[in-house]
Amino acid sequence: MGLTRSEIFTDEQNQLSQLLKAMAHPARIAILQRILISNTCICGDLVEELGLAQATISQHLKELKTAGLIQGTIEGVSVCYCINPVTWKMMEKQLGAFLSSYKGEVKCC
Amino acid sequence: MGLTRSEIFTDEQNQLSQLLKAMAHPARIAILQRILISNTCICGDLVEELGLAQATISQHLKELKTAGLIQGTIEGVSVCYCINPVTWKMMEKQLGAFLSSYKGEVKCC
DNA sequence: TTAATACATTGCAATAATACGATTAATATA
DNA sequence: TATATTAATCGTATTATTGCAATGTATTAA
Repeated sequence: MGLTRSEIFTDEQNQLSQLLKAMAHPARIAILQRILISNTCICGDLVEELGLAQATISQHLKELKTAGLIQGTIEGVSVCYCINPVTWKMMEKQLGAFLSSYKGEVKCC
Repeated sequence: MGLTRSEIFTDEQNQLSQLLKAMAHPARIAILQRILISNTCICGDLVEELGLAQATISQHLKELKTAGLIQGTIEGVSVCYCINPVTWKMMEKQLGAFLSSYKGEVKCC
């Protein structure tokens, strides 16, 4: 109780839900948007820009990284983050298929 | 502390994160998939099919309904659920724009 | 070497989410 | 009316998430 019963779902369902969960926070969406706009990378500008404590930003970055959505490399003193192309494209494909499987309203409910 | 600081994010970021959160659970993905496949509606078959308790399924349905992803109408003794076309299409558009804003790897990290 | 900078980690407190048994509410049928 | 059926709700235990101050770690600059 209180623990998601992953074992009764398919790998695909578990995987997709984890990717969604990684994105399901306004701060993490903001971080991703910032990375997407800058195209190249970013660092700790997020702390100033988002208005959250440094520890909190670092935690969100870690979650995005753990989910495989972003990757980061040390760049001197700072750390550079950017989108992980592989995971991103996979998610784009998987989510696209899921969302587009809805074929309009067929007179229901 | 322990409470998401929604006030520092944009309405769009908050809205998108809430839709994602509503989908970010394998059971709710399974429920949505089931509705998408059946196209028409469903009822409490989910309890048998998913292997979760009736109370749990009902709770997940409520979350999906609160998020606006599905809608339900009473059909005699049972309740019929189906996709909410308006929210679904809005999310499809908003998420699509978000995901496709990534323009391939530009030599980074 | 020392100090400063940039992040990551840890530890803690508050809140949210997950799951389910038990109960309730509403409708349909005998 | 009495009973079965279906689903929502309540109560509760357990686990996860969010946020931040404090601390740790590694790299750069003086």
